[in-house]
Amino acid sequence: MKDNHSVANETGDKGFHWRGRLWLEGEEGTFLGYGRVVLLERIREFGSISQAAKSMEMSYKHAWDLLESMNRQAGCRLVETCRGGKHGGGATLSPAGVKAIALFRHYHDKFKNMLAELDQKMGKLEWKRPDRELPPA
Amino acid sequence: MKDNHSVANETGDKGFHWRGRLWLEGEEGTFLGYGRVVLLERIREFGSISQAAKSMEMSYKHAWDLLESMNRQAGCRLVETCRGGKHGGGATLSPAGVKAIALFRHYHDKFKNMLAELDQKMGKLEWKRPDRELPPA
DNA sequence: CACCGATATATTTTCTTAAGTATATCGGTG
DNA sequence: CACCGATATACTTAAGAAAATATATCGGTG
Repeated sequence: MKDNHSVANETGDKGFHWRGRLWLEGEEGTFLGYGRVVLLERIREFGSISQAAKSMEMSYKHAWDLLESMNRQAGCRLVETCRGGKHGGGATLSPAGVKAIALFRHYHDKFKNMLAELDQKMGKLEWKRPDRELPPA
Repeated sequence: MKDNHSVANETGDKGFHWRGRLWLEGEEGTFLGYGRVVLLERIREFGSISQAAKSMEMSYKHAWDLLESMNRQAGCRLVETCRGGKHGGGATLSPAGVKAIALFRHYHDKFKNMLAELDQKMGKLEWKRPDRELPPA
């Protein structure tokens, strides 16, 4: 199973466990999701969209499309880019981009904690085959 | 945007809102998710896999694949089927199927409540463009 | 015993989405 | 002023998932 940006609770046992996914939704669908925010974080780390995309094994085009979607919905640029120059160009986060990361991470952390609660409530393995729920009369 | 089985909080305003998705994961990926459980509920309602699939605008094959996946992971049948007979055949939930619905719905309700808390914490629209975060010196 | 409506299963087609490829552009630097 | 590495954008290709199609099977019923 590929990384689908879900949040898991690693309990170690072989049973089932709850997973979940969280995103902030706007007019055109997802505004901020896990993958988008990691992309922003990688851009902050590398100072480059192409390097960030490569580090996530994502095509530049896909990364650029995601950034466009975020910019449109935010109403401002989350990433400032420049072409040419010293290293051929580059990208840095705008204040809005920094804020977007902080916002999502804040709620995503809460989300992870909530999922952990779910797993605690369920215990190790709530699922058991009810083989003979009704004993034969 | 098509139904992606996510849970939303309808706040009425035009801003962003948190959405999420919850599923119970097993060895081969999803064991119980929203769509799968609705499928079980529809089978209980109609007494037929094909009718249930049609009511969800889902192909019979897709429904059948989902049921197979659930049966495999559960280690028992969630749906009892019969071919031929009075109405050509039919399907009913096994005790395990009934239990699966109850299990998922129980935690899914908790999940919905948790997402509502997230939205409450965020308020109407936490996202604002930090146009001039740093005033010009 | 042919018919019906459903399960069961394989095969093919379509659709969507992501990846891949190509190219133009920018602007410091040697 | 050619080169480089990055942004920016269009176009083509490939992969994966879902749908559509086809067919075999079952067993009670008229």
